[in-house]
Amino acid sequence: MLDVKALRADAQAVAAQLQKKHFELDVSAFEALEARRKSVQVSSEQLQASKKKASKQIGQLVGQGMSVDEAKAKVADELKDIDAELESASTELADIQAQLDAMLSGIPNVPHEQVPEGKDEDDNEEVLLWGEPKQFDFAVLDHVDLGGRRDELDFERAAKLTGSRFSVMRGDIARLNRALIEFMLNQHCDEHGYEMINVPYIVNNDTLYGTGQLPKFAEDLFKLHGDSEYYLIPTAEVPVTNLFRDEIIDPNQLPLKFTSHTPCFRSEAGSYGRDTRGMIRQHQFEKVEMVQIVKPEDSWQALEDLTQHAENILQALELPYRKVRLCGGDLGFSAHMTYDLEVWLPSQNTYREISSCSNCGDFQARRMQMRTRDENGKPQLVHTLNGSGLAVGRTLLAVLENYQNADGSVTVPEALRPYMGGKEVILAK
RNA sequence: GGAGGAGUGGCAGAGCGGUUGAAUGCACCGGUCUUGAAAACCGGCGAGGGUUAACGCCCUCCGCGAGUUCGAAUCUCGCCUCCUCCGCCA
Repeated sequence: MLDVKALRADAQAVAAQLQKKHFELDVSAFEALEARRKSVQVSSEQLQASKKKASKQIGQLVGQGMSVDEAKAKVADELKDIDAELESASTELADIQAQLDAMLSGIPNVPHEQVPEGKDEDDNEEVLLWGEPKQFDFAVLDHVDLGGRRDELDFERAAKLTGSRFSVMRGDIARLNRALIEFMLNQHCDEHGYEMINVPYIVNNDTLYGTGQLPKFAEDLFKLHGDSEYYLIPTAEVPVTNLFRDEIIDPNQLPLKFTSHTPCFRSEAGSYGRDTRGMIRQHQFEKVEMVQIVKPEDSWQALEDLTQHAENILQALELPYRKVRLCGGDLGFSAHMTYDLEVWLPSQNTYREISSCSNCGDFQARRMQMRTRDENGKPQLVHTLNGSGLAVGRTLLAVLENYQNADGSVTVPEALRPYMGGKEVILAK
C-alpha cells in the first residue's frame, strides 16, 4: 500500500512514477473521491463530537443530582437531529472509505529510480554474468529425459495421482532434492547469518493481504474449502514476512533475517501452455526463502546482501547464471526494486529464472502495520525484503542438466556430496 | 468432540453504565540529589486517523463484530484466541 498522504499531496507525481510500471492511476477519480472523503469525514466527526458532548452533559447533570429524564430534557435540543445526520454521514463515509481502500489496495508499489524503463522481461537490464556455460561434445538431454531413464523423475504417475504440473521424485533424485534443501539452509544459517524458521503452509486472508497477494491476485492461489478463508501459501515470503504484523519491533532486534524451507502452491492461472514439459513450472514446488525485516535506511544495502546470498548458492554449485535488474513492466506488485537470477539451462540454451530478490520498501509494512521506532522513539514503518535462495526444483533440474555426462549419468556437484552419502555420480544405468 | 475459565496499555494488574484513554506497580525517558553509581524524590511516558502554516483542536481503539442506551472497558448476542479437565488421535 502506498502512503495515502503522498497521493493527497501530489497524485500526479505518483501517477508519473507508476507509469514506469505500466500502471495507469486514475488521478481524477482519486481526487474526486478524496475531496468527498474530506468533507464527509470532517462533518461526521463534528457530529460525533457534539453527540459526545451532550451525553457528557447528561452525565454531569445526573451527577449533580438531577433526574435522568430531566437531564435528557435539558439537552434534548442538541440531540434532536444528530442521530439521523450522523447515521447518514457515517454510512456515506464508510462507503467512500471502502472505495478508497479498494482503489488504494490495488495500486502497486512505485519503482525505484534505478529501475529501467521497459515493458517485459526482454527489457530487463543485465548486471552480471557469472560462470561459463559448459560445452558438451554430445547431444544434451533435458532433465525430463535424464530423470526418466530410471523413473526417478516421474511425471506420468504424478499426473495419475493428481493432474498435470506435478512430479514424483524417487531414489537419488529425491535425495538430491533433500540435499539441495539442506545445503541451502546450512549456507544461509552458517555463512549468511539467517535464522531458520518453520511456518504454516496454510494462511488466512489478512496474511495474504499483508504481502500483497490479496485482494488483486486471488486467482493465482489455491483456496481451501471449509468454513475458514484459508489458502495454501504461494511462497514462504507470505507467512514469514507477516510474522510481526501489527507489532512494533524493538529497533535493537533489527535486522531480522529468516530463512525457511516450504512447499509453494501456485495455480498458474494464465500460464496454460507455457513450460508444460518438466518441472520448470509446477503447481507445487519447494523453495528455500530468505526474508529480511530491516530499518528503512538499511534496505538498500540489504537487497544487495540478500541477492549476494542467493548468488553464493549458485556459485557454490558452480552453476552459470545471469543477474538482471527487472524493468518497470516486469516488476512485481509489491516490489520497489528486484534482481532476478537466471540459471543456465543447456537443454534450452538459455538462462531461466531461479531466484527473485526484492526490496519492497515500506509497501508491505504499511499493509501489515509492521513498525519499529526511529531515534526519537516514534513508530516508523520497517522495510521488508525477500528472495529465493533458491527455488529447489529449478535448482535440481539445473544441476541435472549442467552436470550430465555422455552416458546419461549425472555428476554430483562437490558441494552436495556430503549430503549424498559421498556419492559422486547418480543416474548411471 | 464435551464441560468449565479467561482475554484491559511494553509487562503485571484495578476498573459502580456517566467529564475513563483508562487507577496502581514495574519497565522506560528526563531532572534533583551524589565525587560517581544505587536508593529516594519530582516530571514525562499507548496507537491509528482527521484538521491546521503551526500551536492546538477533534474522532476512533480495553480480543473481533453486531446490539441495548442520551451515554458501554463495564449489559446482551455471535465469532476468534488462549488456559484447565474429559474423550479421540499423529
